[in-house]
Amino acid sequence: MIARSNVTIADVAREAGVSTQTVSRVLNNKGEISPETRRLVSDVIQRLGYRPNSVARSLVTRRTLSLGLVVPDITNPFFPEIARGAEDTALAAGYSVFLCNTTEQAEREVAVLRLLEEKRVDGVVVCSARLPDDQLVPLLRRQRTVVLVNRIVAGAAAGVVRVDDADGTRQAVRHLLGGGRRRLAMLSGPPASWGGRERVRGFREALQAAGLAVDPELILACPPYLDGGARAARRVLLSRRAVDGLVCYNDLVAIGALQACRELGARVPEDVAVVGCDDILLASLVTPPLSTIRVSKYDIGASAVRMLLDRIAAPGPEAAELVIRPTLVARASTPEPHPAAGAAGTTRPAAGGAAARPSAARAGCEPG
Amino acid sequence: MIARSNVTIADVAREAGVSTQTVSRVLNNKGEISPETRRLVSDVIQRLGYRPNSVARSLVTRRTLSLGLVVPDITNPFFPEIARGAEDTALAAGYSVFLCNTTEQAEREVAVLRLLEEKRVDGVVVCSARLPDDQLVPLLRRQRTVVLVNRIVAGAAAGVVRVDDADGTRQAVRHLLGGGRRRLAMLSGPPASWGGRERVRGFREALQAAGLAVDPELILACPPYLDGGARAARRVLLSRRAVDGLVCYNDLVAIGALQACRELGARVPEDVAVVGCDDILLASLVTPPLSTIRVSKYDIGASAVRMLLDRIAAPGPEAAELVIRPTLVARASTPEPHPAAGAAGTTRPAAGGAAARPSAARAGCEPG
DNA sequence: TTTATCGATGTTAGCGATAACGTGATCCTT
DNA sequence: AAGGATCACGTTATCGCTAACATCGATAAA
Repeated sequence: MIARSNVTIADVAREAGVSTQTVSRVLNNKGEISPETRRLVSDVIQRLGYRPNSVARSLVTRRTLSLGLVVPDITNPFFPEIARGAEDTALAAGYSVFLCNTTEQAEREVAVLRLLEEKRVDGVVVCSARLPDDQLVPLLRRQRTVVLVNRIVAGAAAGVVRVDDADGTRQAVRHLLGGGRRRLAMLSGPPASWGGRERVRGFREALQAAGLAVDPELILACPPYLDGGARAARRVLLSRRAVDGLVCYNDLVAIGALQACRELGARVPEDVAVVGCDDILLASLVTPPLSTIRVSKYDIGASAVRMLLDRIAAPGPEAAELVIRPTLVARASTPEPHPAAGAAGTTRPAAGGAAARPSAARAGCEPG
Repeated sequence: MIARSNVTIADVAREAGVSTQTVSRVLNNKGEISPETRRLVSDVIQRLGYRPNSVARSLVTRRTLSLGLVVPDITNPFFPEIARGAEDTALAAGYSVFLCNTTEQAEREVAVLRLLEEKRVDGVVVCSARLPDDQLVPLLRRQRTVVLVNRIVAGAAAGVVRVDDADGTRQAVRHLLGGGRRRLAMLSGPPASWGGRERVRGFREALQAAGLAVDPELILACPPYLDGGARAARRVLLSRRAVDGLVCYNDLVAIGALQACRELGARVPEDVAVVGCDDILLASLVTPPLSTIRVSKYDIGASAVRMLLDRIAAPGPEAAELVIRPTLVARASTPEPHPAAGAAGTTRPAAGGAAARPSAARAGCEPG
């Protein structure tokens, strides 16, 4: 017969005939305790079904062993793996993670950061913050520790884990140019996205490096979902401008674009080549399989939390930046590059790449 | 210049020249306060940048305004929408949500439930618990409030939100039989999954109702991922038994099966029809688009939290069960049913069904 | 023996909030 | 005008735990 949960440390102490302090010491393996006492106390704890109240503990230790993870939208396939990497790493260190969706709304981004502050979490990982700097920085300053994912702000004293999106997009553009494409458009995602702006920068730079003009009308913002991509792609395809390649903010947008192409009778990749970004599971499974910029999302989450824990442990250096370099994965939605134009670093996997994590759903073989 | 966060209610009280109790009353809009005092205190709070410490508050109120959400694996596309529905509902009521992945490991399921207990969350939503009853029940009894998703246990005093999986599978089987199939196999997912067992039950019942024999060799357990589905499907297809229809534990398994079929040269749906379950985004986008049993995952999460909050507010009735009835969505992976055999309730959408939620990534039009 | 050392425990004082009750004013009642 | 509401606060006592210091017997060093 297991007792209910209202047991306190005082009950245990009374029952064991020792002070609460002694019980506390057994609990936390702190200080010197005689083996007999330890066993005695442990037995009583077991018998009463005592579980320490971490609320009370947090009040005095000033540490909650909780973290916040702020994402725009967990239903966006980019984020679940990040969350998983974050939670695995946190749990291994004894931390729990609050998951907060901002749903791409500034107001809710503010709300959850405030909530996490009141909850006194030991640190926060903020992914793809959409708030402008002047609103974001004050909120971040109030947090105990912060790691930003795919966002840089000045003066926030935050760690940063970011994907080199500009580089990724440059790779994509070079790949398309290498395949003979000359009229590229970009579906650039939410204007408030820092990563989106980086990708636009990479897009521009790569075009200019190749001596090509950048047509601002061919850079279209869109919501980071299927619909957004489909809509934006339709606009591009229906405009007078002939376009033979689409570089997309993420894979969802790219797959939306794929749908728009099919709708409008544009063959992929013959008429229009399409490149996505992130390499979500979906990318390898659609028809045609989507070329994309791959990055290990699990690692992003895991590294971010690891950095956060480091900063919690040693609030020393203000700066810390981890840059993750993405790689292009060429699939059927883009043409083979001309043998001459060597697209360095490009992989064309026989079967989906090996996942970093054991139980991960593998991309598997690509249905063609 | 905004102050740092170490401001306590006592600081505010001192600065405003009132008691901490008065400040507390302003904070919580409780009791009678004169307008002047309220404004005075509010100003000081503003000026000092005071945020109440919810750890201290929780200690005395015995409520943390936190919930736990336990899922097998957030990277499984079935769960992000549930999490989103749960978080939206929780946040609207002022609650935060701890996300916990059990990674299909009993040991970790135990660990996170213990952690949540120590954190003194006000309630827990447990999705697809894999622990056997005798281990699960004691852990649940220790939680303040529990809602189980897709799992039933005796004597746990928990609310239940569940999908009528048996019915869903019956629909799937009837649909396949209506399409003229006679040799059906089932890839039934993890043996520890309650939903999986329900689906097997539905499978058996529907076959028996049609006067067909159930071949136990054609019911294969498998991990709930692409790989698992592919592997199990290969086993079935390579066995001597001729099979013309596959009913799958979930869409990932079904898509894995699709890959196996392609590999082995079995045409879908001509040679083998395939039905998935859950209607994840992926399902409508693969080739051929996957017929599946649809259920609103967002609603599952939202309802579960709503039920949890109800039970927290009124710990009255021991029992509460919400059954969500799924519907078959027929796509190209299954043959049209014969006009005679009316498969009631079946939808064959022109374009993906309307999502319940505004910003949701729509299934969109089916390429094919 | 005396004293210092140390190991094993107990005592006291909060952590930052709210619950519950107490206390003067003020304002009606009758 | 005395008694009783009502209002607008203030006081006190926890909530369950741990930090920091105090204690106390036993062993080792002088």
